[in-house]
Amino acid sequence: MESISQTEENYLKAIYKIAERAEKPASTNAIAAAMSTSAASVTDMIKRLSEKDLVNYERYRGVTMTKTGQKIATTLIRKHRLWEVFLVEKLDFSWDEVHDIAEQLEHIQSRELITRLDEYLKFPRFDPHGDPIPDEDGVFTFRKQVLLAEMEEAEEGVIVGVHDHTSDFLQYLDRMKLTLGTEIKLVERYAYDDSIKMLLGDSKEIVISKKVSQHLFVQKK
Amino acid sequence: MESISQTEENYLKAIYKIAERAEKPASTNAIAAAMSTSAASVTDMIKRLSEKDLVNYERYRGVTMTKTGQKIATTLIRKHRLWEVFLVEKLDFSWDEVHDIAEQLEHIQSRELITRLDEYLKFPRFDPHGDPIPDEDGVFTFRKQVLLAEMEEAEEGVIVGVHDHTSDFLQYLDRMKLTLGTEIKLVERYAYDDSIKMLLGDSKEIVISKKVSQHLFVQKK
DNA sequence: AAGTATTTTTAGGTTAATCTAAAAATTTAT
DNA sequence: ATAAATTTTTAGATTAACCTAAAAATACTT
Repeated sequence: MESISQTEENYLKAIYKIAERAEKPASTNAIAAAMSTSAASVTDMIKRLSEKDLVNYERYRGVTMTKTGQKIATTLIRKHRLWEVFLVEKLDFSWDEVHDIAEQLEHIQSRELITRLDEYLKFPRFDPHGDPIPDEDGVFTFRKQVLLAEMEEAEEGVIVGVHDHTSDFLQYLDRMKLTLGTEIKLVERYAYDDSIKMLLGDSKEIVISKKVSQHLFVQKK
Repeated sequence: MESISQTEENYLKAIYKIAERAEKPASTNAIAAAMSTSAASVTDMIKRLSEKDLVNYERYRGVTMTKTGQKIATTLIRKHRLWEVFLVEKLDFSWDEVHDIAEQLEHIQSRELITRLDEYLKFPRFDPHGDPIPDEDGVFTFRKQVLLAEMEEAEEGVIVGVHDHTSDFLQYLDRMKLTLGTEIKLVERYAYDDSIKMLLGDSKEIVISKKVSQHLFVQKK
């Protein structure tokens, strides 16, 4: 069994997120940006990962992931999100504080640990930000969701996720009581700036900006 | 704030354990043995730690710890032992399975995490092996305890700790029902091989070898 | 106190992961 | 389609953490 460093793991996760999202090879520059490093370092690392058959690499052509690489990446995402649930549910952290700690915890090596943690948390399917937690085989639960910005007037739904994980945004949502699980109804959209007036629960009315509406996922009723 | 690597942390912990136990400088060879590495590598590392004022070093004289180094070492021990409690109490691991995982978890960097974990676990003072958990200032709870081997016939006490952390020993104790908290009474010591007959609780009688008796800590009644 | 054994350090080298600067390949624009 | 701009790779260095082998210092023995 080949050993794999924490740095290599982080590259794999970054490549997975880029390549999977775009459904095409991840470019050297995109990886460099994601890892806050130089393109030269990325080329170096890609060669090493390719040696180990964790990615497919053709020079100047970008990188895709092998089955093995994908497995490692989804396991990392699984571990990260399970730990986030633990931190929020058990240790009472708020959703804007857990990312950096989970970023470290995801590298702890122990199959058994994750199995037991999952069980202890009662097999959660989504993390505190509403992102799906892949199962042991790397399969994500799919949920039919839209951006609040894409909804029509009078439509109703439940807030189920965020598309911006910065603490600024998350803290804003807390202050506005726009937490996950909140039922909403779109009252009116103002064409001038695409801001939206909506009903929270069945009493409170608030207005949010276009930007906010583009960062909230809603499951329609 | 100087950054400190995981490797450096492990050296500090090893040096702390050696120097503290012996109450004199840790020798290069002793550190090399503890870290399963060469004496040359230890000399290298010691110089680096000394540069950062984490240890006091005089060549050919061995190493002692500075206040800063001690703080780091006791914090590591605190984190290790708190995580062990978590693994056993919450995730239902047995006491012989937790060491390697805690060895990784102790390097997670977050003050807040440890504060909250401690609270979540209800501020335990001892880990699953009976070892004391230092407080935030690095102070260990002291407990008056003796080795079972040092007890006299007819004396009574409670098993409170182990002096051998190998899984072989811990599993043996499980099988013999010699777990922490068990009340015992020394019935007879056989001079021939220093094996001991003792009473477990108030019904079961068992005989243990000298070796076992030298690895069990007892708090006398 | 001299000689032997042990411990510790130095010297010199390796590997992973990084960097900057320059060269090469590819893409975009005229 | 050629030039200009961009992206990617190579070249060459650096640093942390390790190694082996040889030299130096200290400790043990008689």
